[in-house]
Amino acid sequence: MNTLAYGLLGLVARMPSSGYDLMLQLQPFWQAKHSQIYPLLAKLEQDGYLDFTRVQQTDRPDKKVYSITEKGRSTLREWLDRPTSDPVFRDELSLKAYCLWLTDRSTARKLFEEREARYLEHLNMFESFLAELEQACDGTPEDPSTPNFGEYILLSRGLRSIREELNWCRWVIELIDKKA
Amino acid sequence: MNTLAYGLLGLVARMPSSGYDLMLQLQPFWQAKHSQIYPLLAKLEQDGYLDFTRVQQTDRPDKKVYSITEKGRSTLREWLDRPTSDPVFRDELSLKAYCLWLTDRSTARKLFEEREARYLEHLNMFESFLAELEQACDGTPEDPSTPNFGEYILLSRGLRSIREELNWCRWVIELIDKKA
DNA sequence: ATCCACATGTAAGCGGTTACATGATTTA
DNA sequence: TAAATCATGTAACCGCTTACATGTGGAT
Repeated sequence: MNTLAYGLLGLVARMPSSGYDLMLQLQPFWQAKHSQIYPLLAKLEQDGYLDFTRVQQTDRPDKKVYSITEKGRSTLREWLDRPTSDPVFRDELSLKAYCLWLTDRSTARKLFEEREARYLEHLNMFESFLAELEQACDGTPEDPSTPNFGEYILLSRGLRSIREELNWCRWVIELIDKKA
Repeated sequence: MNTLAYGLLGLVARMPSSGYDLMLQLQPFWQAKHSQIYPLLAKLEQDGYLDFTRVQQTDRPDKKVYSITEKGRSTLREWLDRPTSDPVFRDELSLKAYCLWLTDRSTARKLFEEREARYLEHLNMFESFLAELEQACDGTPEDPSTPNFGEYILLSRGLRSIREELNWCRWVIELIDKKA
């Protein structure tokens, strides 16, 4: 049982889903490819944490829809009480920042302009996710006993983070320009 | 040449350092253990990106001090011009957030209180790093053509990020309390 | 006497990415 | 007819972590 396994159990506990669906739901908060998810789901099913039923679709390929078992649900609850690992953050841009003095201003500037553009895309994505969520539950889901609360605070965190990163990029670009 | 390799070259380019020293310098921005760094430094030396000299110390064990070669420096400059990978962020707390509805308020609350405490430690660390840097160069190093600039903007980013994460934790705790 | 910081290495195993593989249906 | 989305899988490889291994010198 690694962290991704708990993550998958947690998503399935909210709503039975296919592997493909879980991959999409997980992407914004935990980057994992289908090649990692499918074998892990199979293992979780074999070990009795998940069930699945094969669902036939006419317009699309058939899919395996997983549901959580009682064993899975109690495993999740125990996990919540155990110590939480520190987050891992790795950004190539950080390492490049150390080398800015080796290059010219335009190269340096480009690094942060490109990152700014990337963050703007993410910002739009998260904002529409949040709008969707607020529409889905008539207002803001501020009740911690509902499944939507988790999604709500995570989207809020994502937005805060992206906005601050955008501010940082713009601040750096200004500094680069100031001395030009 | 993976990302960590460029990171090591970048640090050595600023100042010749030992593997142990590089590990410490790198920690705040790229988590890497000595078991990964030492073999990589040896490989970079074999491939001609780095040189090293054995430095004898009386009060401490001897060390290998690495310096960058011309080949290493030009490799770094080329790297700066190539596309930058997206950052990777993985936090077990995000996955636990999805499961808050499965547990009681006190368990939920504890998750964010513990994280808040962790961020406060980081905040102190980054603040003292920044104070050190400002002392080392008489004021704020806002000139992008100096090696200190990179460190300055990275520390600034770290502080922004930690402060925003702290705000988020407190906001979540308030929400949890509000409905209690 | 014990623990911590400094200092460098190797080996095993896990987690994650990239690539290989297949195939249906819809949209441009 | 080419590309994109949906859908599921395997295999090889790389990057990172954990554990094993060794040794010095200073502080408590």
